Amino acid sequence: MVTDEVAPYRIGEVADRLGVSTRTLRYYQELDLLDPAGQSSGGNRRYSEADVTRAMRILELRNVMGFDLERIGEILAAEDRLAEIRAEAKRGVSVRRKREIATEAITITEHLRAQVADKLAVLAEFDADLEARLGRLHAFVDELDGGGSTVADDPAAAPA
Amino acid sequence: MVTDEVAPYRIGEVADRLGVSTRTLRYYQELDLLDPAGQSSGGNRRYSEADVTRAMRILELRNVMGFDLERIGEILAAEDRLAEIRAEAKRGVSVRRKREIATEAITITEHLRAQVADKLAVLAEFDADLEARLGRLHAFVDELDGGGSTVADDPAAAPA
DNA sequence: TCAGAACTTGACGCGCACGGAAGGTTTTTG
DNA sequence: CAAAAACCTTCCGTGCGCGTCAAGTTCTGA
Repeated sequence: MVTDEVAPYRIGEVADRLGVSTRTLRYYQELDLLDPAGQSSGGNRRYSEADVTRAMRILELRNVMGFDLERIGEILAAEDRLAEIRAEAKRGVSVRRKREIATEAITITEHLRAQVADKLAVLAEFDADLEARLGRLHAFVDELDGGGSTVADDPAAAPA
Repeated sequence: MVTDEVAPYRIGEVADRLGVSTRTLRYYQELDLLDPAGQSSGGNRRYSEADVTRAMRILELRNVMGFDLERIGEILAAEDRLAEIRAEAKRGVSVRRKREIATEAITITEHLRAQVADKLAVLAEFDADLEARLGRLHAFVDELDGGGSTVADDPAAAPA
């Protein structure tokens, strides 16, 4: 299946674009996270644009959410099943089955979103803390510059 | 140095409180990230409230920001130097030196905050994406419930 | 006081997410 | 039509962040 038309990218190009190694892309394939859409007549991997998007998705889940590759696989698998029933909507898939899968996708997505919300909250708090720290630090250096002998200090918070 | 008064917590208590193993706490000590404030007469570790706070800080930087322990060490080290000059502010530390260290702390903190801002932005985008997905999914199941034979579908986005 | 729970210092082991070399094939390029 | 660059599979190696004994010591509670 020489699918060069729809899968134009070589593994090295994709790796460069995403800032990862070719080894990483092959590893993701081993774990069934990313199966290149095609291959050359000689057997070289050929990635489609959708593959690249999927790889970016994987890296985002890894870098931003800090998930391990197994969890990422679960998330992607749910989305894949959803996409499947969409593609096969025309054919005989019972409405009951569709609803089951869609409901499963909703559950997983909501769960995921809750985790994102958690992370957002913690990060916002962290950011506020850093901002406060910076305020104190700037006040400290202002103090040093202005009141030469005025020993009124209060840089980063005390013990706690 | 039996510092039980100011360092009342045993390693097991701290570990339980933070949801980590005692091994983890000892490991952080190996890496000079967390040195318990005191010890019992027999040599057992005794952690102060400040130690616990510091441990929580480490875990936050690990879990939320995904930093490795070396980077966390750098961040904490900068804050420690800052705290030192604050403690020794009364004694002879040149204003120039103070300003140097405070400026270094500002640089590091600002850098850290920029990374937090980055993460916040990416997470917000991710959240919006998930929200949109959920909207489509709900519309999909509504479609299934309502229009029994109405095959108008459009669940999760198409190819990309 | 004394059993048993909690702690100590070593040291080796392990899972994850790749890194990297070997030895060969495919693809590109001058 | 080479020669070089990129790719292939296979396999063992590695670094981080601990997990897990082992063998002894310290601490707590009855």
